[in-house]
Amino acid sequence: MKKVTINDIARAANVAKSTVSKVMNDAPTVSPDTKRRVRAIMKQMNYTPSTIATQLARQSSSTIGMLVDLSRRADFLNHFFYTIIGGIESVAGPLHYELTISNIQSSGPDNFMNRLVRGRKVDGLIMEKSILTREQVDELLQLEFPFVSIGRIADTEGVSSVDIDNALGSGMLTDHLVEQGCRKLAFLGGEPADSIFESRSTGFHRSLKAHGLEGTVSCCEGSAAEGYRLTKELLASGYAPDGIITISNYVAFGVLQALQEANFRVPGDICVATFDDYPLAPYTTPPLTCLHLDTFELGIHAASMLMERIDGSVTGVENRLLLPTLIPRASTQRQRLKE
Amino acid sequence: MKKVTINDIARAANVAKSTVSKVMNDAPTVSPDTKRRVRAIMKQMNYTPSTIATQLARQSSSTIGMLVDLSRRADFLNHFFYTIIGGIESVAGPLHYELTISNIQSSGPDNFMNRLVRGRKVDGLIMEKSILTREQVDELLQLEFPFVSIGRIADTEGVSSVDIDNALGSGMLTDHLVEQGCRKLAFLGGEPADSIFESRSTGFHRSLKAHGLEGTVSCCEGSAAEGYRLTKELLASGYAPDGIITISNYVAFGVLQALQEANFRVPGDICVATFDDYPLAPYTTPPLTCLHLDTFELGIHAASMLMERIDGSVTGVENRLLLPTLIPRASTQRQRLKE
DNA sequence: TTGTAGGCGTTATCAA
DNA sequence: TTGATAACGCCTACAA
Repeated sequence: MKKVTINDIARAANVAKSTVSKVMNDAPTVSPDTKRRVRAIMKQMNYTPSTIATQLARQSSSTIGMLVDLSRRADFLNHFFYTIIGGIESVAGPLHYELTISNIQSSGPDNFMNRLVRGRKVDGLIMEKSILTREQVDELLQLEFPFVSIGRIADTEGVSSVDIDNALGSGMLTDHLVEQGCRKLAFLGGEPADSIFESRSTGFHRSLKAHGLEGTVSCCEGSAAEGYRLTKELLASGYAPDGIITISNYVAFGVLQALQEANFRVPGDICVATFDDYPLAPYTTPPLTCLHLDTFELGIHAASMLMERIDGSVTGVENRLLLPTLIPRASTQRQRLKE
Repeated sequence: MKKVTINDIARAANVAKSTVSKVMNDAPTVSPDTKRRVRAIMKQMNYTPSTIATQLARQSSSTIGMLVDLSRRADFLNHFFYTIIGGIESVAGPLHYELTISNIQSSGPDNFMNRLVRGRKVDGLIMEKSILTREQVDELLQLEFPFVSIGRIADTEGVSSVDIDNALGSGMLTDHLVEQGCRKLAFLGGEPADSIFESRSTGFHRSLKAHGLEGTVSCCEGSAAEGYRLTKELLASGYAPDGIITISNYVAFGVLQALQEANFRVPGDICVATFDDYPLAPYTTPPLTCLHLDTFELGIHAASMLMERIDGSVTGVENRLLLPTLIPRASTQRQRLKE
């Protein structure tokens, strides 16, 4: 790994290094002839400019950071991490921006706020809504450092964000169940403190009211075991819903299992629909009606909003909401689909 | 975002900037007194050194890159991306190394080889085995650029790698089924060209031979639909195995469904066990016996091997294999477990 | 123990 | 159209 620098090229081409620099940036003030000559030599000497030196000189890192909390193994976003990264890269990459992943866990003086933000290692930040403390949000805001949150940060003015329209999603699921003839609904899953649960259950209630129907909401961890337990409880309690909406595929899975054991027919007796569309959803018994959330799109919006803020073309606060898509499958299919 | 530099601190503290630099690096040749004074001023002025300037001066980027092919949505590793990243970060982070994710898709002169490697944007690289072309591998090797592959690169000398011991894993699954009384096995799933399939099926055959048993191998895409189809075919063909090993949870899921429809009891008539342990595995009917692959550990090894090569403490080629763990569940539980 | 000066590899500003 | 020369912000001999 011997390093060829701009000086070597300049010497070899018999020009000043400033000229070489201009050639690299395709400046119009360089004669086509020298351009050709210098380029030939660069190729021949296998030269590539040092990214770091360029960044120092340009006073820009050309990289954006994604903050994660690696200690949280069960976050909603983990499952979609790869897809979101893909979305981000699809807009940052073509703009020649690098993406660095950083764990907020590391504390002490070497935390992300110093290393990335104050140390100007990145030009902007994307993170999941619940990762930052209130103080960190305020600090970023006060530094006027560009960042975009995935998921809306509660009680915080001034933070731009992208999120799935969860309330609307609940409405879509509810409407769908009602269309299929359900009249007594239950919403299962979600932690009361989680804002995702909050917006989804709010949307559920709002939609129920619009239909003039009743329904219950039961919280639990987003696991199959909990979905199973809660369903058993629900049935034992005597409240017999004819439609169930779950907060995740895992919960839905537990629900299906419990219903099957209790000899309820799905969708005959009870319809089941859920948020998220995991690869297994089409293969449960019966196949699960899902609300697809486009997380790639989430990454795209997060990144493009961030880039706008980095290049200064947009400054205001913006909170985008993305529309989910209903994917009807057999678990709610009481009437034939019109084709 | 006004920037405080080392010069500002030097001026404010009335010392030379070299002294400030020494203070930052806690050099022993600075009096405790000035150290205190300079540090106080740094704190007060809210100073953080520029990562980029430091990198230029130190001639080291202090970052490692992870190469991915974002266009491949269905890779084995995607599902474990977050976990692997976690493993990598857990060793690179404490060493004050950053991690940047880079998409190889972007081609042209601005590809990763120039940007990251020749441009010295990263000190080392980690990637999945099938991402690089033969030429790229050779180029990295020839540049003596440190990199570690996740999964062994076939036909390539000189590349260090970490991988799950897939052949051994097949043996573990086979042994387990045989212990449970199975005598006629089938291995389902895997693409013939994929090296993961190759090592797994090889291990399967080897283990069968050791037991003096017979068995079949059928390839297919790693989806539930294919597992379902293949199982139906297998049963229709008249070959009735009493034990099935699948290459992924998805395939296993399809298998279970097909067996259920055909009125085979699991594990009574046929046992089913699979590679990988997805969150849903304990909730299939019956719960699925799995071979757990520790992908966090995979990240840890990849990163620590890379760091050794970056700091020069290790130079040779090394191919580590990690041991999988069998997680017995009801799908293979014919006899009571001895506790 | 501290300061001076040069270097890391670019970009950018003027003159020439 | 080109070339000196000074940033960019830090590190590191070497000198004081």
